[in-house]
Order: sequence, then structure tokens, then C-alpha cells
Amino acid sequence: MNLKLQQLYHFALVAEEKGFRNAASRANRSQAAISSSIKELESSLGQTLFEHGNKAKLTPFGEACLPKVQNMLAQANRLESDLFALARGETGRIRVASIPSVASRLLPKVLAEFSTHYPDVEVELEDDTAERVEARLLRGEVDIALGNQVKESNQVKENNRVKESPSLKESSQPKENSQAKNGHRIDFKPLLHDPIGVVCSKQHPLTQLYRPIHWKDLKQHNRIYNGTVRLLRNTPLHGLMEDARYRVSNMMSLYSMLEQELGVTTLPQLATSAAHSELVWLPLKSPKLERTIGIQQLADRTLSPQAQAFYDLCSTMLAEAEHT
Amino acid sequence: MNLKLQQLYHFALVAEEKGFRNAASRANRSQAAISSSIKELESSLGQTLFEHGNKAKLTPFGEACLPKVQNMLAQANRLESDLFALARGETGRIRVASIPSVASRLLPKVLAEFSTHYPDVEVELEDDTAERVEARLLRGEVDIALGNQVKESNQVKENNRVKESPSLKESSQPKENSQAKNGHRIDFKPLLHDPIGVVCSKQHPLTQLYRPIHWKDLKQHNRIYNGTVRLLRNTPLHGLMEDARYRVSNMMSLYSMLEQELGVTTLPQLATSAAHSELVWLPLKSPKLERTIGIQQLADRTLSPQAQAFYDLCSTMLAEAEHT
DNA sequence: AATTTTGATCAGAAAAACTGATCGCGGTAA
DNA sequence: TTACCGCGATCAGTTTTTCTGATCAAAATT
Repeated sequence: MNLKLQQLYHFALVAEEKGFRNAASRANRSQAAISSSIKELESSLGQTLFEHGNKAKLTPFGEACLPKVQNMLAQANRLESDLFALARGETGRIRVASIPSVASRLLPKVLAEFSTHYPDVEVELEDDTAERVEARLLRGEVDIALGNQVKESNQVKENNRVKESPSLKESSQPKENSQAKNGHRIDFKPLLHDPIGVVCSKQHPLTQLYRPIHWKDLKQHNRIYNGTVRLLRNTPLHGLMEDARYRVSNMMSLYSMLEQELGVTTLPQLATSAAHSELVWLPLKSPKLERTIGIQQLADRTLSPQAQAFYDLCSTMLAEAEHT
Repeated sequence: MNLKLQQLYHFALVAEEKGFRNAASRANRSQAAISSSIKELESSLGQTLFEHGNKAKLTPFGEACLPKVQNMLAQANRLESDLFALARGETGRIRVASIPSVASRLLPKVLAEFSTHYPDVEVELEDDTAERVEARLLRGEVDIALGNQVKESNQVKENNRVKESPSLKESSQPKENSQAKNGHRIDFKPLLHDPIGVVCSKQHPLTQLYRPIHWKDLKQHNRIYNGTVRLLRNTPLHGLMEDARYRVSNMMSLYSMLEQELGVTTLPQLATSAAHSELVWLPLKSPKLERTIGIQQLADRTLSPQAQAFYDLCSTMLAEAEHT
């Protein structure tokens, strides 16, 4: 790589300005600097670029070179602004995975805000179950994931690795990290708390209680199991819900069944659709349960500037969203 | 112009070699050099390119940059070889103007030889009268011209230096001047001498002379004027030829007329077509006349490498051609 | 003929690039 | 676990490159 961009730039400047001195002033350099720069370029090409002793007139060779060099300089400039735009996160593409509740209830506002600040960044958003969202992140298919805190995977993996000494490290790491087989760890940043309650039809007897619901109140009703029941692990409710009359994986089916008054279910507040006006979400008084929603990234991978910007925006907007 | 090609090159090397040390060895540099080169690039972009502390793994940003940078490097390489090819004269285009006799009798061999050495150089050859050939050169329409010596130009140059004799030249300048309004001067390099003789049909009485032809021998025959008669200026023959029975500008017409035995003409030996076997060229004994054929270029313009190569080849081949 | 302007050139200063040695870290093998 | 290797980071010091300011000769301008 013999050629230097600066030499080419100086060459083009002299040719355009028709003079070394003008070129020098446009380049903020001394005339001597330009002179030797050209000389250097000429010697590395083995041909003279300007007619010497003739006011900086191009030789035929120089004339043949000029357009090629100008083209190169233009491309170098384009590259430079491309890279800067990429570096500033103004351009590019980010891939986000999210659990459906966040994707439908919280992300739209974030995306709208994001796209006003970064109109040229493509966002690829895919929703999936909490487990699969996390898996996609670990596989590197997405840059950022929005999901629940996954306590289980922490405990399991930690236990697999640390065969002894359960005391010291357990307390420091477990909450915010999870480790996968390929060595990637997930960094989880909690953003908001989503209370878990009971969902049923507006006509359901539970709505007539006129007192806070206790978990045992569900015993006497048909229960419908759904994916979010996993969140109840290690709570008294878990057993009850596992022992459900119906099991559905699809949320739409769940809503339909609830509307048909086939039973009741537990859901985080955000997971209830605002579109189904025949259903109600009732707070659960005891135990008071909640899931922690947060944003995840691979711990050992730097975020791209774009992703970082999205991450930051999510953090602030979702943390604010908690109080509304 | 913040970016340096070398930094981009080092970046791509590290990415391709997946390691600073391998990259360093491929670049014939120390590992420290590569390291600081990358660091410099990162700081000028304002973003980290590699995951630090992770074996030279690209960040997402670095991954986005890599293909763009590689593309730029490829183009820089292409430019470099283009410029070198141009500089070595292996590529490009030259424009040559020539008087018809040289173009048809001498240049073909030169062109054949040239194209074996420079197969990728385009040659644009145009033939025209000596005057117009010279005009094209002065106008910069061609790089090189092949023509007759233009004596006046020498005299003008001489006279510019010698401050005597201000009167005579003024009038002779307009016609055959080699000095144009833009100050261009023509540099003429004589290559071979072309004797001027008499051309007529094989049946013409002149062929029966059995002694060298004297200019007065033409008096008693019909004469055909042609463009090359200008070469006879200041010779006794000139008046005779100016006072011709016929005047033609086209050589083909001239040959036809000679074949029809409408008269005789004077021509340089090279200007006689070998294809017209019914015509003969007879040497003129007294005065012994000749034109000097040579190669011309603008005196204050450097030739392109390609043109220079052609110039050199012409010089040697045509000088040799004189003795055949 | 005098003056201005132009590019070339030089010594020395400043900046950039590079080297070799060393460091700490993480992975690997004993 | 310990010892070791290979990695990239870092540092001080050197070499190379680039730049400046002054000066010059040649050309253009007046």
C-alpha cells in the first residue's frame, strides 16, 4: 500500500486550484508541504504529474490520473461518513426480541420515539416466549432482548458450575447473570415490575367478591393453565395452576376461553389485552406476586452504537412507564 | 481526511487473521504497531472495533465496518494498479496524426511492433495533410505527429534569439509557423530523408530517357500539381509545377490521372503507392531534392509514458527504415 | 526594468509510526 | 491447584514521515 490518501488529496487540490499555493491554503498547510507531498507521490508512481516550471499544469499522465484519483477520494469520503454514521448509530440495523406483552403494550411508544431520533436505523422486532427470547439472544440472533427476569436458569447453571461453596458467590451473582453452554452470559437490567393477578370474564363469580382475592379463592373455580404460570414457581399458587382443567399455549385461545367462561387464569397485568373488554384483571392480594420485566444483552458483547441507543431509550422509557 | 489507508488495512488484517500477532506478521510490523494502529482508528471513529480482552473478536460495530473497509481497500488496490499501469504506459490511449505516406508505408510495421509491447494501449491514428497534422498537434488534439520538417519553425526560433533581421520573417510566419497564439512550440526530430522524384506511367516518354532526369526535362510534358509540390518551394522546379495543366488534391485521383497518362508529377518516393504497378517513380538528378520526415511533439508538454514509448519506437524504427 | 508571483529546496521542528521489552490476563496442561 | 503459554496492552525510546519558515531562481506581470 504505497499510496497515501493525503497525497492523492493534495494532488487533486493542486489540480483543481491550478496552483500549489492555493492548494496549500485550502489544505491548511504550507506550500512546501504540498510541494513535497506531490514530489513524493510522483516518485512513488515513477512519473511526473505536473509540468515542472509551468504553473502547475498537469502532464498528460497527470490528466489521466486525476479523474481516477478524484473518484477514489470521493469514495474515501463516502466511506468516512458511512463509518461515522455507523459509529454514531445514525445508520444500521438492530434486532430486538421481546416477550409479546412488552412488544405490544410498551414497545410501540419506545419505537416511535426511537425512530424520530434515529430515522435511518432499521429495527427488527420479533416477539416470542420468554425462554425463546433468551435463547435467541444467546444464539446471537438478536442484539437486545426484552423479557422477564429468569431466575431459574441462573440457579441451575450456577449450580452446575460451582460444585462446592454454595455460600459466597451465590449471593453476589445470581440475580443478574445467566450462563449458557457456549460461555455467553446474559446481563439483565430490571426495568419495571408487573403485578400478577387473576383474569376472568366480567360475569365471573370472582368479580363479585368485593374483597381482595386470596390464592385459595381460585380453588373452587376451573383454572386455565398458560405459559406465564411458570412465573409462579415457588409460590403457593403454582401447584394450583399446574393442576388446571385446561392448558393453552396461545394467548388468543386463552382469551377466547376466558370469554366463554370456561375458567379463570393468572396473568401479569401487562399480558392482558386491552382489546378484550369482556375480561377483567383482578389484583391478587396474597401472595402479592409480580414479575420483573427488564432488558437483556450478552454480557461479553459490546452493543453496537445503535443498539446501545435503543437500550438506553428502553431503559428510561420503560422505567418511567412503571408509574403509569 | 481523518482515515488512513494503512489503519484500514491493519484493521482488515486483524479481522481476517483473527489475531493481532498474525496480522502483524503479515504486515511485517511488530504487534505493538498493529495494536496502536487499531487503537488510533478506534479513537478517530469514536467506537471500539474489537472486543477488548477477547482475542480480537469484532464488536457488532466492527462487523458492520469490516465489509465497507474491505471494499475501500479493494478499490484502493485497484486504483494503485491502474495508476501504475498508466505510469508504465501499459494502459491508456495515444493519439497520433500522420501524413498519409508515412501512415500507410511506415507506420503499420511500427504499430504492429508497438502493440506487441503495449497490447492494452489504444492508438488513434489519423492521417491528414502535413499542415493539418501540425495544426492538430498545436491544438492538442493529438499527442504525436509524423510529418515533414517545417523549416520556418526553426528559423522563427532562431530569430527570436537572434535579435537581428526583423523584417522578412513577419510575412512568412502565418502559414507554416510552429508557434501558436497559445505559445506552444513544436519540437521536430528528423528521422529519415525521402527523395523527391518524378512519377509517371510506365509507358511515358520520360521513362525512355536512359539518363538522370533534369528538372527542365519536365517542361515539355503535361504536369499535374499535387499537395506535395509545396515541398519544392524555393527550388527551380516549384514554378514549373505551380504552372501545371491539372491540379488535384486527392492522391487516388492523382494516381488515376497518371495511369491515364494525362501527365507527370513530382512526389516523394514514399508517397508513391506500391499498389499502382503501372506507375514508376524516377529519381530526379538535378536538383537533388528530398523532404525530411520526422516526428513532432509539443515542446513544452511532457509526453505521457505511452506516447513516449511510441515516440521512442518510431524514432528507432523509422531511422532504421531509411536504409531499406 | 522593476515587482510580484510561482514552485523548488533546505535545515530543522513536530508528529506519526514503529520497535523491543514487559505486563497482566485468560486458557491449557500437568 | 499450579505452572505455563499465548494473547493483546502498554511504555520508553527510536526511526520515519510530514510539516514549517526562510530563501531562491524562474516566470509572469506591471
